[in-house]
Amino acid sequence: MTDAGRRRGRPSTGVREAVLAATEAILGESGVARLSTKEIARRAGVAESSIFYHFGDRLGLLQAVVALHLPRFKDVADGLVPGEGGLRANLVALLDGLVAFYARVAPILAAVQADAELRARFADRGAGEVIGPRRGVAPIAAYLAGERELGRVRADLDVEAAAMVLLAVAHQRAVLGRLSDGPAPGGTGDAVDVLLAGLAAG
Amino acid sequence: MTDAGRRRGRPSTGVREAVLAATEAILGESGVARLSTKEIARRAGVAESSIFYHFGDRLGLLQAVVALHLPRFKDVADGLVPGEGGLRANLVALLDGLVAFYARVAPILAAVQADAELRARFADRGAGEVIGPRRGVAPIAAYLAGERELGRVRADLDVEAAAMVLLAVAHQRAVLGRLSDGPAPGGTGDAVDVLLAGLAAG
DNA sequence: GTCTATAAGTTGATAGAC
DNA sequence: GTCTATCAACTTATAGAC
Repeated sequence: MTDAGRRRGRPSTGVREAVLAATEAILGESGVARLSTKEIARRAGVAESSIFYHFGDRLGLLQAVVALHLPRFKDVADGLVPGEGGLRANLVALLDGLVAFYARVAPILAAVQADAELRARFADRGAGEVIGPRRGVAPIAAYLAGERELGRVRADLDVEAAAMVLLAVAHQRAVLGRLSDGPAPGGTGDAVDVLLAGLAAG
Repeated sequence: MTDAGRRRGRPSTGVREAVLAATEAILGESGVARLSTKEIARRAGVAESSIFYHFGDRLGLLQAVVALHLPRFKDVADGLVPGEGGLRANLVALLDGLVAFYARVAPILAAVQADAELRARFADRGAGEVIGPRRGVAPIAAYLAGERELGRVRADLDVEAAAMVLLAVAHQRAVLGRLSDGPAPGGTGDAVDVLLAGLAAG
């Protein structure tokens, strides 16, 4: 991006993008288990060899797909302003947004879990970032800290731990929805109510 | 099992068991992505064709592995007696046990997510059972209901929803541990503290 | 950058001897 | 029940024309 949005070298003809889109689509429908470069090429309407030209090898392609989704994580808490709106309504909206996000990312997350080679390539720079810590926790914890300062959340709350729990519930609901082809039992509201009031007796 | 623990037909020579164990081992180390009947046979020290004799096809084998793990789910809340021990200590122990359980089951769960054919075979009889509802929720909800009757848990708690949250946290921690080769950030205690006290201000 | 053609290896699965 | 031998189809990846 040195020159007004212009890339270096020859202009792309969209093959790279088509391959990425096709890979993601297959990943969502069928998973990594039977994912082949042949099927990707067929679906993207390109030559199989183009995949290797752009991504080096099969793993490079998968790596590119994962990398494509990492940055999107930071947007999950967007539009949440401490003090604005009801706390419960905010949390329900947040959780619904997180579930939708995880529904898109779950296939990729499953791919990383199910492919040791892919997992190995993401060993150092965290692959775990996609599911929880760092990237996902920070913005949610920041929102909760804001609510804590306003006194709408208990003063001694561990906001990072609370954010982790929210992410856990969202991920669970997304995976369940994928496995059983329908929303998970109970609503997001039920989970939020448990989280708000806690388990312990008054 | 009609005759004093004796099975019908010829006695097994352990090939079936060896194949199942090898499959599970590979699944844990490498995932479904590159799982082949050839490698399974090599690792189990049997002929590849024996796999097809016992399980019909590759999918039948995977199905058998999944089925092997479903029943184990009911033991997760064993040894938990409402009123005995501290509530917090009980929940921490439960959560630790759940994490350990999910750590074993996670590779299989990932396999179901990552293999559309396998997912399809478990569409009707719930595959989602492994991660949350029905099997997993019931015993935990029962324990919480017991504590609720004793007044150690708030009277209006939705015990099913609370059990789901506990399973979600356990699953998250297991997956994170797998992805980053180490325990997830924060302890199980932190999560339990959030769950006990809740988010809302006094 | 994208294609066609092709190579070498691996895949799931079957047949048939013991 | 378990093995060896074998197969056609598919796998990832490369070479070279355009």
